[in-house]
Amino acid sequence: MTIYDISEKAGVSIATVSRVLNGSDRVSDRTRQKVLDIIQQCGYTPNAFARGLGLNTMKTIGIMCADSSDLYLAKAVYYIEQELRAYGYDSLLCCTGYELESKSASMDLLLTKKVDGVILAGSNFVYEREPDNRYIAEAAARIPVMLLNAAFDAPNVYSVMSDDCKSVYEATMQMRSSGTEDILYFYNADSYSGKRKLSGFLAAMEEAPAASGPLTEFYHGSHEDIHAMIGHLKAVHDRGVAFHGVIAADDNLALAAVKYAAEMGYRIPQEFSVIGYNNSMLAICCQPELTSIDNRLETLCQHLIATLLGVLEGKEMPKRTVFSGELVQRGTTRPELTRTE
Amino acid sequence: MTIYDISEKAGVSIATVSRVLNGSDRVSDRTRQKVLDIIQQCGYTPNAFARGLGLNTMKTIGIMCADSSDLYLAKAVYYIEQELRAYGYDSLLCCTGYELESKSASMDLLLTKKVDGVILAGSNFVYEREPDNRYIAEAAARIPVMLLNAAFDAPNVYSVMSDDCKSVYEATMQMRSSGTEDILYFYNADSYSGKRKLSGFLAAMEEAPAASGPLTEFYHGSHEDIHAMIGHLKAVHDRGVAFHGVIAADDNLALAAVKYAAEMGYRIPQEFSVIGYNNSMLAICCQPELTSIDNRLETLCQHLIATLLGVLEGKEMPKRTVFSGELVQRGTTRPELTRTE
DNA sequence: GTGAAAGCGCTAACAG
DNA sequence: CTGTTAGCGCTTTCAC
Repeated sequence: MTIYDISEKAGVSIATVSRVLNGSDRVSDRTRQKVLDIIQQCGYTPNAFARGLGLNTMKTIGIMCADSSDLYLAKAVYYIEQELRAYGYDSLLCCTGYELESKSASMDLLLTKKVDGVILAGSNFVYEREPDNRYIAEAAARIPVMLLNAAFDAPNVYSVMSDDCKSVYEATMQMRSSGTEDILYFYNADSYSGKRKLSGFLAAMEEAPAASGPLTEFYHGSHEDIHAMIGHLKAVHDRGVAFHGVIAADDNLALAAVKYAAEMGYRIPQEFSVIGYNNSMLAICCQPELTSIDNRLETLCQHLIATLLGVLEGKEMPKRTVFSGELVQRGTTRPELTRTE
Repeated sequence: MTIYDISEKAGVSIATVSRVLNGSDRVSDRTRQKVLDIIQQCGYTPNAFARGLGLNTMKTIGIMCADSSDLYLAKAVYYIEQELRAYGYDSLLCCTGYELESKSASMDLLLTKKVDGVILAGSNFVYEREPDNRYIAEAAARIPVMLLNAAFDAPNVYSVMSDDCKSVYEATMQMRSSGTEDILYFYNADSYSGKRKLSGFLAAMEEAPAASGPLTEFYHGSHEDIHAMIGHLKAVHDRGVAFHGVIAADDNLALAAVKYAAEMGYRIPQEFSVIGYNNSMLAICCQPELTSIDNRLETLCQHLIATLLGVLEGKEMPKRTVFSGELVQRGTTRPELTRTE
């Protein structure tokens, strides 16, 4: 069933059918209705490939993420997909893994498929070494590239993110002012946002610095291996490092810290405090429930799509947008001490 | 940059360029190399839309799932995407929500986009009332439809699933033989697989039935609202129903049961047992760690894709494949009592 | 308001 | 081995 069949049955030319299909107003109501009826009764749908070939777009956006089964990225993908669909765009999902090589290859694939734009969900796509980001700049030479929770300055690249640095800074300050000074920063990524979070922690620890320097630990195992994370913290403890608070770069790490504290016999939050990041479902699954930083993922995603659509329409859009996070207080932190001087 | 430009620069016809592009062996090595060089140096990529129009396929599979941010579905989507990509297929993701209306609409959308096949991830796509499944049968009239964890018998519809009934039956039997008889089955979906799980529970409770009938509770709130689930269990308790074991239809519900038990002051597993379903990350996040049924999602997904690819190649494939689940023992259940008669 | 016709870029049958 | 050519189904000028 093609546009020709319809035009024939309706006794009009294919141009007219095309016009009603595309809602042109240069068609008489009578003709339009006739064509519409035929289309309806034949159950005809235009061939998307032919349309794509002519218009040079199939209204499809590529979504790249390292691992869509990651709790946080899964949420991001979901919000992005929903938002895109609301505006008539489809989502081509591409789970790239964490290696540069495969990210670059995935990008090429998406370009080959002629998506209208590409979204890199997660800060792991931006590297420290400039040449490692070339795949982004090159893609941006052809289609707009949107970065979620990362920043990279290049033409046609747009970044939307949460102010991770400030969020962690504030979280750290609050933990300190609740009486915990020996805080361990526990993280697992030195990505763009990973670095920002760390710097927030360090900045907070430098205000009236304690005798010993700030404590930081990098965990480099699987994102889901809670046992390995607990083991890591135990090893730190066994090394003789004392800490009674953990600020974690994500809720998984934080949950591991809570389990670690429980195993060590600390009472939470009286003797041990924990703050996570992402305010994911894990925060509520945790026992006691986790205090966590909410980075307003849904808002970020909505804004990201709005920006992308603007760019696609040829509008001038902000290259970088930053939202503030919010500390959601739950059971793993104490209230701040009110100072009496 | 088109195939014409390349053919011109290489001094050959477009047919020849097309041949080297598609790896035909009816090209002399010299010509092939020359063309390849030009292609390389021009950075030419074939236009996927034109290709799609000619071949009537863009090697794309639609993945429908109610909510890709759901822990379990996210994993499924991930495995499916990885597997598809390995075979050169792209994934068009479509989060449909849980209403029939929108599922049907999403299906139409994917058909319009001319995907080569569609995968329905999750048992919620198959309804009890036959007419509600018409959207599946109609889609299957045009492209193969794959069901993950559901079954529906119609031409060109293929089902791959876990034997939920047996898994729950065995889990229930094991909990009973560990000494807990007042078991509550806690579930939140009366989908195909939901029903199968329930029937497994009921079957197990009918073997040497207890005085009071089997306990079942349907929770109809959000998948992520642990508090509401706990509240539900408390309400059951307050109603005067006594239960010291919970078998849950997913790990979220099970985790809520563990929290409920903790709040009620039961010692786990001595006085209260819990078994979850999916063996998701939550099982390890839980305190104590959750005994859970693993339904081998990765295996299911691999098999699903293998079947789909077979169908696309025109091979005869099994309409229904069933795998066995496995009970993963952790901290919320006691070992079975060894019987001494 | 409507129709004719020229692409869009590629594949594949056919001819040489 | 290589070239010619006819589609694939739709959009969009340009006439009328």
